[in-house]
Amino acid sequence: MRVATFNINGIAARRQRLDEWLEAARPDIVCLQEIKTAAFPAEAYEAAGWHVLWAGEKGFNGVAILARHPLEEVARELPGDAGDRQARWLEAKVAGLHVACLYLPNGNPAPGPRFDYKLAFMQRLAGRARALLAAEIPTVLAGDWNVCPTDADVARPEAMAADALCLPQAREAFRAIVAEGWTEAVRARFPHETVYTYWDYQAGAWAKNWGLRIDHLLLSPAAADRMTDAGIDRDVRAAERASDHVPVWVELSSA
DNA sequence: ATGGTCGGGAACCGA
Repeated sequence: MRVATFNINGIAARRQRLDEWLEAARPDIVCLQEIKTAAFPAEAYEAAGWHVLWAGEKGFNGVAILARHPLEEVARELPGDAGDRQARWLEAKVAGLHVACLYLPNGNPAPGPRFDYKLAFMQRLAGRARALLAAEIPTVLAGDWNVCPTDADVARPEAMAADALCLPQAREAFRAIVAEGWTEAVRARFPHETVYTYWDYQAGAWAKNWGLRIDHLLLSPAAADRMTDAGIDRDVRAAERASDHVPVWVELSSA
């Protein structure tokens, strides 16, 4: 069972690239971020054999889960702030797995209200993650975390030191969540290699390999026990009209 | 060199 996360940066603009990747990579469950629409083409994906759960808003944010097996919706909002209307969270049960699809706030500029919102969101996420661990169900937290965990995960740490993706408070909040008992799949698979999941559109970042690792899959112990492989589909970034993120995936053996 | 380039959606904001 292959579970992937892919920030597509707009479903309207990315439809062809996404469909090509789905055909080539054949994931079983896909968590999408930044669909950037209040009208996700769920019917088209259902016609292609996918089960679809999505939450969107016009122009910004938005998340979706595509699954080859039936999806049972668990949640469309991250608990802890009833006033938060941003479409950044989905949870579903799929084929015995509990999957959360998240689009964590970017947080720039920092300091400021956007960074405060990011940290508050991470505190809410920490609480939900703790509850999911306590349930002892195989669980995957998949998404664009907008956190670069260490300086080994950024090509130009000095240039990014004051960025909300790299600031100590964001890194510490991420570390604290992982430390509760999650396995960070890509870093477990590549303990020492330099691997990125995002390259900015600006300044020729892709050509210079000025990347960041900000898309993560966190596995609960029961899910981590089943991990046989993980990877980053880096070549996706080289296509015309590519997203600035690439798909990241984990392979889990059958239960 | 405080820039650069995308997506969404129709002037700028967000990333």
